[in-house]
Amino acid sequence: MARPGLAGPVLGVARDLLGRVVEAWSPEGTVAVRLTEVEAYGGAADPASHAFRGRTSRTEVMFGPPGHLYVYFVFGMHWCCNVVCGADGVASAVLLRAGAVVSGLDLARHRRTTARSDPELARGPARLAAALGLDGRANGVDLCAAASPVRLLAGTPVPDRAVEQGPRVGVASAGDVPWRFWVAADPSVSTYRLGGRRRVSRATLPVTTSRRG
DNA sequence: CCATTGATCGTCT
DNA sequence: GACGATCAATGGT
Repeated sequence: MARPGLAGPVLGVARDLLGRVVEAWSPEGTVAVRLTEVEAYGGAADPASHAFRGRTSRTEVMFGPPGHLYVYFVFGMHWCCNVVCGADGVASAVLLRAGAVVSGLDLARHRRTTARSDPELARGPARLAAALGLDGRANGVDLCAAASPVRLLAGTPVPDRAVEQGPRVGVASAGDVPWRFWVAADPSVSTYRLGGRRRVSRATLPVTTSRRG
């Protein structure tokens, strides 16, 4: 089966995931999210990647074929989702950081009762996973199979002029690498906590700077 | 608006 | 035994 745009280098895959739609089915209903913020991990030698220290049971999916979902557990309470990309045997993935709910709004609101506005429903990787109803059970799911409970749809491409790029959020190492991509001025993008625990100097902030137009 | 902190557990050392 | 690819609540400016 074809895996459009998922087998190449991780940076290109990440950028092109913006505007695409992740649709998750469950007995409760279906929620779909249009991706507005992503981060690339892995590739050549990325110390921030879970796969950096080699193959373990957790990172097994990252080493597998592209187009599958890598779901991991963080901070004792949250789940986060990645799209595995690159060739089989190359461990790279794109973290899904934020999106706009485009279908199943009522169900997403039900799952995210603390959200004060709709753009907040999937603003942040753990929130996005929660809005879609995804947890460890979705780890390894094939996103390109018609019968999968989680699928990656074509969506609408985002033109270059609307894409901004900057450092990844919350990574302890390689925090200066601009491998985070987001849709400019989109309210669902998690603009807070830029740089995470470590302070990031202003010089390394967005490569394209047009936050306020 | 911004900064700080507690919650809570799988994974790896 | 330490540490997170985080979130939400709290309190300050």
